[in-house]
Amino acid sequence: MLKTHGCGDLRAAHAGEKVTLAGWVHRRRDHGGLTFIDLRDRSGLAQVVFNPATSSVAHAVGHTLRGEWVVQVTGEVARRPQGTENAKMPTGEVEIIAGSATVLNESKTPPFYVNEDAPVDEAVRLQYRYIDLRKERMQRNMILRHRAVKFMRDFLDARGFLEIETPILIKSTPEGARDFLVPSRLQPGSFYALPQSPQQLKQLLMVAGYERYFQMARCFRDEDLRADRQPEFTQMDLEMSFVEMADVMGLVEEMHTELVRKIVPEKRLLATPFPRLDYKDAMSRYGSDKPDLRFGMEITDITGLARTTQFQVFKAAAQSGVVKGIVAPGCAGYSRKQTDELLEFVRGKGAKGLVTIALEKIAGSLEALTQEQVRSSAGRHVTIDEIKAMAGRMGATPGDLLLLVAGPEAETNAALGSLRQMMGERLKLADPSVLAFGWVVNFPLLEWRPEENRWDSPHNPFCAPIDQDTPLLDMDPGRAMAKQYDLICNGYEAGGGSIRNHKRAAQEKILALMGHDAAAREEQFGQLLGALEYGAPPHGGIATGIDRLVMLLTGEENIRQTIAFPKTQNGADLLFGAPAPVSEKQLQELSITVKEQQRSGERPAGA
RNA sequence: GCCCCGGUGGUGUAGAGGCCCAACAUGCAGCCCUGUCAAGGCUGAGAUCAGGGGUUCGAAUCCCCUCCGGGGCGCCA
Repeated sequence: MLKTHGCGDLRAAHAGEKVTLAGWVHRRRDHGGLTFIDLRDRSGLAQVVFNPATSSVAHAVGHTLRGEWVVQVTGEVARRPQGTENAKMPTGEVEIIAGSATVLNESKTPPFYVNEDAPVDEAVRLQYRYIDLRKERMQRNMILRHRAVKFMRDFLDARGFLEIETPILIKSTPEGARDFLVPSRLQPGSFYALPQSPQQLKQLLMVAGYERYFQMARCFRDEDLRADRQPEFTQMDLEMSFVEMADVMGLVEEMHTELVRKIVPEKRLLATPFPRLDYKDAMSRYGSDKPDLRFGMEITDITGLARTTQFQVFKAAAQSGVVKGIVAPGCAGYSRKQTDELLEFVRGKGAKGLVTIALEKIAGSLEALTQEQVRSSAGRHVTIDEIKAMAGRMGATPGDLLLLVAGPEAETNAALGSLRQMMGERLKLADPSVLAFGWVVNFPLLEWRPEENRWDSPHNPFCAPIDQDTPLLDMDPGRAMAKQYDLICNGYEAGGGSIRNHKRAAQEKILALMGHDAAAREEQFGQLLGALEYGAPPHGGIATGIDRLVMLLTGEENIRQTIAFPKTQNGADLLFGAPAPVSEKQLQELSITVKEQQRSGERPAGA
């Protein structure tokens, strides 16, 4: 080893020891005579002192050092002179008196600062990811990610789970996301697909009798990216035999509770056991199937009150849809510009419009408000008494701003849900130090797709209906509830799972409702259906998103901050330059011809 | 496919039709400096203002197109 200690590990107790450190020059403070270097390695920072009186040779080397150069330093650990200790550094009580120093490698001036957490253009960061990853914040995220994953592995291992790998080259399946395809050389014209998740494989492992499986599974979905979505991502995927919903949920809840307490003790869990919401309630009260439970600001239905107003927008919506709203506490003073921004926001989320009613801050209660003390974007079409009734129903007080949306129920819920989340964060109602885990349950097993004239599964087609709803599949499939559970946290879907159909007939019935005829069922799901005929045990499981979980644990706003080598919104890897054209020879071996004008980087003629 | 925001020395910003062959901070280079820790002081180099086209006597600035990065809609069983 070229070093005896980690820079960040040195303490007063090491004083007097001769140590050898190796790392990167984080900062230099060259006084001409005395020269200080903050030396950095993964463990942290240590101050190295080059004193010409101690070693003129080492001092000469120290003088030449520049940022990000790689150096090896040997010297004695010493307590810093009285009054020069640095309380801000973990190693601030000591310093290394350099006896010798060797430059292991020089560095060009880096394209951005490693030693400060300043914003840098994302493209530059990704192009030089190996430098970006040197930053303290990124290293902290990667280390925390490792610890979280390690915790999960140990947790599951202690409970009898086996980590079993499943193939990355599998078969393309219909349904769901777009597959990434890999052409077969040995079978020209045929393709593998990368797994969207190991769903069917883990069910086959249950049929195979492994009883408790898990995997830190790479998953691939060729869909557009978002702040919390990458085309390749990692799931903690598990499956168990002979379990019911409560068994899987209890295990996962215990895992996350202990994980938070051990890995991020500075964070507070909102509630344990995790609160449970019905899907229907989540949608109507929070406008989301993954509500942020850190704050209230619930959505109130005022359709009944809106119906009797003279405001046409409300009257019309009350006929065919709903009128609902949220209360933005203390926001009555919002300017026209600010309310216009909110209008634009909800329009972007699918609402037709937004009615704002500002209740002026007065000494008295709601009842004391006069017509002059309310400002409504609906003008005087809604009377002061009607406004008071609405405000009362919504739990508003003078000084608050009512935000109302009218329209079809689903769109209205969705728009208000997004508005609630945005306002909750803007008004600092969502405490960043809190992790509000919860479960959403009682999902419908199937939902009707009128445009395709068939049923579809909101989650995955392998989910079983709850026992007493099984007969409904023959009578009224839309009313059947699923043995499905989604783990939510702070407005994100942290994971989802279900108890599966373990009998072929039950699974086929659902696939049939979803519009797959016998031939299609065999072609697309034959491997699983066949397995269910050979003693498949009752089983169920869950998968949780590791990238997102780490994002929540670290308080980051996107998952690129939790992935060592992420892709851009265009799906590009700026470091390697992927995707990229390949050689004609490679294409030939794969029996692939690329349409000339569609090669990336080239424009169609005439454009 | 669509909507929104952005692209100016290495990095982060300023700039709003002539004051700009572009300013500030930091970084970089050189010199001075023995207790600093965002060290300090002095000097200096560094930008075809993302690319292309247009409007104008005149464009970093206005318009159009393209590319790139970000946020979102659709999409994501």
